Amino acid sequence: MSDLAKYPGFKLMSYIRLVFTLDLFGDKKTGMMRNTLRRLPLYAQIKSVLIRRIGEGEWQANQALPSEWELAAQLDVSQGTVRKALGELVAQGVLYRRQGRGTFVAEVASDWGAGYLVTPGFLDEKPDMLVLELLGCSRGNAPEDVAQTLGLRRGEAVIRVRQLWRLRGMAVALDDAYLPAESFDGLDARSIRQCGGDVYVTLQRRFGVRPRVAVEQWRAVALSREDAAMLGVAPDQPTLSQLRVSTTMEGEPLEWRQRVCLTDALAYTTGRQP
Amino acid sequence: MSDLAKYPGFKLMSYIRLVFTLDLFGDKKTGMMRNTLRRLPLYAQIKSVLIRRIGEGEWQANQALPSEWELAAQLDVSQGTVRKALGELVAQGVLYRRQGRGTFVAEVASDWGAGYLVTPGFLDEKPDMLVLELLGCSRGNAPEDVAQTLGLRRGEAVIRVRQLWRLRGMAVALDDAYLPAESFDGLDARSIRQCGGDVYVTLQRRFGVRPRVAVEQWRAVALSREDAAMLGVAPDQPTLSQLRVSTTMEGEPLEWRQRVCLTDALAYTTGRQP
DNA sequence: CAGTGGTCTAGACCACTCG
DNA sequence: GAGTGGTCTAGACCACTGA
Repeated sequence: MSDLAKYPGFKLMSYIRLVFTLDLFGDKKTGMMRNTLRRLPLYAQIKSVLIRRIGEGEWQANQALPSEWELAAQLDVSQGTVRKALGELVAQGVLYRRQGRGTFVAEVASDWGAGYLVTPGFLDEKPDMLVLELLGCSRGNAPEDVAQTLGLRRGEAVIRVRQLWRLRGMAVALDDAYLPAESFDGLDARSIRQCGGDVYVTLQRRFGVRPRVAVEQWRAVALSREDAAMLGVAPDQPTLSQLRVSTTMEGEPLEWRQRVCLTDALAYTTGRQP
Repeated sequence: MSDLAKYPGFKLMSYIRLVFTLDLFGDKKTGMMRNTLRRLPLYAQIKSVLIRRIGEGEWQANQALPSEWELAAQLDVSQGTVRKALGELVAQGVLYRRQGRGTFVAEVASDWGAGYLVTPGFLDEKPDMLVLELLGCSRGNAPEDVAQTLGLRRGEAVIRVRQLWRLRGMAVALDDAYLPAESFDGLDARSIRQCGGDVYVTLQRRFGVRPRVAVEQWRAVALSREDAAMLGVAPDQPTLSQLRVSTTMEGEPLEWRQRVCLTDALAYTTGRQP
């Protein structure tokens, strides 16, 4: 127990325990909370600590975390409490577990997000790989609706990213994403390109942030002339339009993203992963 | 303990315990499974029993289940195991819990499913109520793709339900649903109309089945002439098309449903419930 | 105040994986 | 065989609800 300090994250944890558990709020051994002020349950505190340590790069994607018992000893809680925290992180897609092997950090989701493109009406089809192409990354001022959604002042600086998705060589979707410039200073075309053109991967690697899709809106629209030209189709073609807002794991707005997707020969499928 | 038999579902449970736990597979007290044949974990068996008892109408919507300790005594397992089963049923939307009050049966989802219709770009808008109108219910033969998805033989008997959704009086969506006729013998226009025109509510009340959305496919299409006439719009209008397949809680295909939804002034929103 | 769900602990044993 | 996650039990105490 005396070598706790050698573990990264110990300081944070001991701070939390000191302030929120031992001194002010109660005695973890019995679960007592002597104060009427709320504190986060232990397992929720552990979730935060693990998310932070993952963000700091302590464990890379597909690397194993310490075992439940090891973590319990590090954090000075019972194995059952660690288990509950890990279980919620698995449910959130941050971790995955393999019986007999260990608990691993999940790959960060790509910009594509959940869902896949298959032939309409076919539900068990294995989807083809999407290829991502970064069209551009620029700084600008937040449009009205973007600013409101991201909680920015009107016209505040944002980073705008444009991307094109190809399936078997054909352009199938066009993305237009906005992020608050203040929070992501080094986010530019070069850094995104180093991460395969993928913003979410870049956010994870460079800023330790794991985006999380909060809301999606679906509409059928007629393509704008520019978008139609970019996708190489007639401008009157009915097109699937998706608006997505992503947040941090803690729920702060992170990204506003508009996608148009050609669905004359494809269907955007959500739910069961094949 | 001796009055276990007065509880509905006892027979099933004792059968399960007899066959799967005590005699063949091990000793629940220690969690041992002496046989290499798999058995379901206790908490999963309890989930099945509870789903069945809910389906049989033992507890109606918004009624409280017995307490965790009461259920544990009934089923002869520990409170923690009951808790795990209840927790998963909450996650699946079958139950909800209120601290200090109890565990309650959730309302069965309506045919509309998840998601709501709001003004495009507005994410926190309170959605207006949708009004459902049953257009018709008829028997017929399964179209090729429906039969394949529902696991029926080609041309096997199906029940077809047509519904119209209105928002502030305006027709906004049109549904076309197919269910296997063999499984739902009394399902007709009259019985559906008794349940407000809602198929899922009817399935719950009359057949004890709680549908569960398994997959959704999204496309933008041009409306067919008939659908356009039904919705009162021009036939070339871009329209959101949704294909949905629902299953039972156990995963057997239940329903194939095609929906067209007008999204020129509305957006189909999924994710965060307001 | 009694009853309910929510959290936390401790200990046991199982099934699975890998060297 | 050692180490991992998965299941199950038992017991304690908390926060919340409603009579």
